[in-house]
Amino acid sequence: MPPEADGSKLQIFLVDDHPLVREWLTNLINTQPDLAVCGEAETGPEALQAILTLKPNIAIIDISLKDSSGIELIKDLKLSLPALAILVLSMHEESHYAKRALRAGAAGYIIKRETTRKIITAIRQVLSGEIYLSSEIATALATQYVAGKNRPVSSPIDQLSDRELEVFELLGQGRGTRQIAEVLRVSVKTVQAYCARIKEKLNLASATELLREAVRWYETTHKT
Amino acid sequence: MPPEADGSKLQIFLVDDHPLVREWLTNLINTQPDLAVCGEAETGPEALQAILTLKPNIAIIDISLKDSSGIELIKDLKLSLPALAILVLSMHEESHYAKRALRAGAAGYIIKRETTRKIITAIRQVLSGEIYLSSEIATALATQYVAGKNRPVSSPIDQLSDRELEVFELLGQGRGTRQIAEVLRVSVKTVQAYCARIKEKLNLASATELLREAVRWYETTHKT
DNA sequence: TGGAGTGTAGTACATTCCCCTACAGATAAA
DNA sequence: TTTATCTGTAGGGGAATGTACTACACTCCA
Repeated sequence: MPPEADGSKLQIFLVDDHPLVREWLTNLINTQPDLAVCGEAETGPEALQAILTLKPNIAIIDISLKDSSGIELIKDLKLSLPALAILVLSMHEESHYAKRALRAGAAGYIIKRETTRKIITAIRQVLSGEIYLSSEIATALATQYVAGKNRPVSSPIDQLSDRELEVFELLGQGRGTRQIAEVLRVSVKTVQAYCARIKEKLNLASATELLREAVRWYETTHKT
Repeated sequence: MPPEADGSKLQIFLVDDHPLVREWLTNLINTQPDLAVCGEAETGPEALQAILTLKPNIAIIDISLKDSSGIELIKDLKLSLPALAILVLSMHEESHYAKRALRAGAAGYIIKRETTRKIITAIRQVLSGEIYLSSEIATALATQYVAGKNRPVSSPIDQLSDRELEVFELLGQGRGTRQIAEVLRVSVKTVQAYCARIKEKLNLASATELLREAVRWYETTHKT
C-alpha cells in the first residue's frame, strides 16, 4: 500500500512543462477533500528524482515534454517503482500515443481537451487500480483490436519502436541529426542507426524522403 | 470605445478547445480586480457569434482549434470588429505561427508554456493598445525584420526567384540535391547555392529546416 | 535456448552542407 | 549613365550527415 504522508490525503505528483497546466491541475486537485498535490516537475530527470524521494500515490504525466520524452520517464519510473500509478495527460488524440503509453506502464490516458470532471474521474479510477481511457481513445483501440484479427497494419508508423518514433517526430519538427542526438542524449551514430531502421520500415530510399514523410506525418498529427 | 458592461471591469472572451486551459485562465483572470471573463467558446464559429454579441474588450484565442483555424477566426473578427484587441495563446514556439497570427490582426502572441505572470502582463499590454510577444518570438521576428529590409512582403515565398522556387518545390517533393541538379541540368554546386539563398531569404537556419518548410509549402499548395 | 526486435554505438567511405568567392548578364536606382 | 543589386551559374575546402555493415547487451517470445 502506498504511503499517505500528509494527513490522510492521497499524494499526487505532476509532470508537465506548461506552468499553466500545472497550476490549473493543482487548483483542481486541491478542491478535492481527499487529494493533494505533493510536488511538480518540468522535465523527465527532475521528475524522476523527485518522485523517487516523495513516493506519491500517483503521477500525472504529460507525454510531450520539452526535451525528454514522457514515455521514457514512464519506463524509468516503472523500473524503480512498479506499484506507482501513472496517468498520462496528453494533447494527442491519436491512439498510437495511448498505445505506447500503456505499453510503457501507464494505467490511464486522458486528453487535455477532456472536461475537468472526467479528469478527476480518471485520477480516482487509476488510483483505485483500474485502467482509465478517454472514450474516443478507448473506442479507437477497440476497433483496432477488432479489426486487428488479421490486421493489415493501419499505419506503418505503428511499426516503429518508441525510440524510432521519437526520432521521427523530432525530424518532423525540423531538427537535425546532431540536435536530436543532444535532445535524446545519445550518440549521433545512434540517431543515424534509428534513421536507417525507420527508412527500412517505412520503405524510404533516402534521408530526404525520410524527412519529407516525417514532416508530413508531423503536420497531419499536430494539425493547426 | 469598447463597452464595460459589468461594473467597470474589462471584459475578456476566451477561445480554446481545452476546458483545462479555459478554466485555468478564468481562474487566473478573475483574481485580477479589474478583469473579468465574459464568455468562452470552443470553436471558431461559436466564438465569432458570441463575440459579436458580447463585444468584449479583448479576445484570447488559441490558434490551434480542433476543426477550424484560429487564424481564420482572427481574420473574421478583424473584419467585423477592427478595434477588438486579440491575444493569441499558442503552444507553438516557432515564429511563423506568430507571424501568421500578427498578419491576421492579432496584437499579441504568447506561448502556453509561459508563466502566469507573463500572461497577465500580455493581457494588460494588449488591452492598452500595445503589442506583446514572448521574448523568444520577439527576437526571432526582430532578426527576420532586420534581414528583411523595408519590403512589406505578403509571403516570403514571393521573394524567391524562379530558379529558387523550382528548387524549393523539388525539395518539397522529397528530391535530394543530386536529383535536383539532374532535373535542372545544372551543377550540384549550383543547387547548393540556390538552397543557400533560399535559406537566407526565408531566414532558415539549416538544411533540415529548409526541407521542412519546403514540404509544408508543397503540401499546402499542391493539395486539397 | 535460441531467434527476433530494440537500444546503443563504432568504422569507413560517399555525399551533402556550409561559408566564401567569382563572374556575367539583367534590371533597378541614383 | 554609372552604380548597385539580383540572378543564374559554379568552384574550394572543411565540417557534418548519409549509407552500409558490424557489434553487443538485453528483453521477450516461442
